[in-house]
Amino acid sequence: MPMSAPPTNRFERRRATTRQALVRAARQILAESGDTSVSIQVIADRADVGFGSFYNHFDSKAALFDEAVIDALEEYGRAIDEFLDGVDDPAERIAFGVRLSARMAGTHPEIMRILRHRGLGHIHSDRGLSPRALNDLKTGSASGRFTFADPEIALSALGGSVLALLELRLGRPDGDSDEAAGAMAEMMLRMLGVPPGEAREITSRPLPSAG
Amino acid sequence: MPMSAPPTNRFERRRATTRQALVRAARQILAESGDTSVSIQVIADRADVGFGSFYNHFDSKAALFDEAVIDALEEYGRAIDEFLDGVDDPAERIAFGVRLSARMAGTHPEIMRILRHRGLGHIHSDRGLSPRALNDLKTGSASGRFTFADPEIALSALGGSVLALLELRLGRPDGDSDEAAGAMAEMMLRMLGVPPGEAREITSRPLPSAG
DNA sequence: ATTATCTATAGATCTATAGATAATGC
DNA sequence: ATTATCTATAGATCTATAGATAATGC
Repeated sequence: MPMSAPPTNRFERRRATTRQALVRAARQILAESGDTSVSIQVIADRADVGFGSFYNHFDSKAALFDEAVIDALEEYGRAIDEFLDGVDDPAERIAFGVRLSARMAGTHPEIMRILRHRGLGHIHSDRGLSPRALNDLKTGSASGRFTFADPEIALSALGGSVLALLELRLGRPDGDSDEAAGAMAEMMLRMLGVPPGEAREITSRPLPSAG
Repeated sequence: MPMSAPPTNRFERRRATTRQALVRAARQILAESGDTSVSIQVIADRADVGFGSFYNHFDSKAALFDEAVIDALEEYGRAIDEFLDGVDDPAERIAFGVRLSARMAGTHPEIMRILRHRGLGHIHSDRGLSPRALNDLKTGSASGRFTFADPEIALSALGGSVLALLELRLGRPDGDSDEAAGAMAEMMLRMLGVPPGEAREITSRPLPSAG
C-alpha cells in the first residue's frame, strides 16, 4: 500500500479538507457515544459539510467509521513513538507503553475512548501500540529477557489488558490512574517472565517525556 | 432485585415464551453480526412473533439487546460453575476458567461470540466469569497463593486477556485453540504471582468435565 | 473544461401506535 | 372481563441521487 501523496494543488487540498472534516466528526461521535447508527445528516452537520459531500468521499457510514478508527490508531502510534524514542530495553518499553496508554486516557481522551469502543478488533493490527509491542515481545524473547510460549498470545493478553484498563479508567474516572496503570504494567512484566522484583523496579521508573 | 418468580398460569407462560423468543432472536443477531441497527421488524420476524409484540416487552432495541447480553452472561456463569464445582485451589480455578472459556468458543459459540462483541463492558459485572474469578482472586490473595496489588486491576487484566483470546480464536479458527488457551492460562498465573514452574504444571492438568 | 460541493427531493425504510383478534382467568 | 398478540398504517426519518452552483486547472 503506497503512502498517499500530499495534496499538490488547491483542488486536492480542498478535497482533503472536506474528507478530514468528516473523519474528525466521525472520531468525535465514536469517542462520545460509539453509536454508529447516527444519521449521515448528523455527521455532515457536525463536520459542517454539505450532506451530499459525504458520498463524494465514502460509500457508507461503516467505511467512514472504519477510517476514523484507523486515523485514531495512527495518531496513537505516533504519540507512543515520541515517548518511547530512545528507550531500548523491551521490558521497559512494554511497561512504559502500558503506563502511557493509561495516561493518554487523560491527555488524549478522544483517541482512547475510540480504542475503548473499537480496539478489540485491532489488537493484531499493524497500527497503534500493537506492532511496536509485538516487536518488543519478539526482541525480548530472543534475548531471553522474556519467556513465553507464543508472541501472538502474549500480544493478545497485553492488548486485552490495556483495553480493560482503559474501560476501567474511562468508565470510573475516580481513583488513581497512574497507580492502576503501574499495577497493570507490573503484572504484564511478570506475565512475560520478568522476575517479580525486577518487574517492580522497572515499573517504578519515571516515565519519559515526549520528544 | 428479586429473582423473577416462575410463571404460574398460561397467561404468564405465554408472555414469557414471547419474551424469550425475542431475547433468543437478539442473541442470534448479536452473535452473528453484532449489528444492533437491524430493524425491529427483522427481529420480530426472526423471533416468529408479531411486530407489535415487541413493544409489549421492551421500550427500545437497546433494552432488548442489553437483556440478551445479560441472558448470555448468566448462561456462561452457569456453565463455568458446572465445570468448576469441586475445584478448590484458586490458581487451578483461574487456569481452568481461561481454558474452559476458550473451549466454549467451540461448544457454545453463540454465547462466546456475544461476549466477544459486548464483553468489555461487563468485566466487572456480577454475572458470568467475573464474579467467580474475583472471588478466586481474593481467596488466593488472602492465602498468599497470589501476589498482586489490586484485585480489580487483576480482574481487568484477566477479563481483557480472555476477551482478546476469544477475538483471536473466533476471528481465526485455524490453529490449536487448546494450546493457545493453555499458553494464556499459564501467563495469567505468572501474572498473579504463581512461580513459573508451578504455573506450567497447573496449566498442564486435564480439564474437568461438566457436572 | 473539469471537479467538488451544496441543495433539494424521491423513494425506501423504520418506529410507534391504534384497533382488531385470540386466549385465558375467574 | 382482562390481557397478550397480531395486523395495518401514519408519520418521521434516512439514504442515495440528480442537478445546480462554486471553485480551480490549464
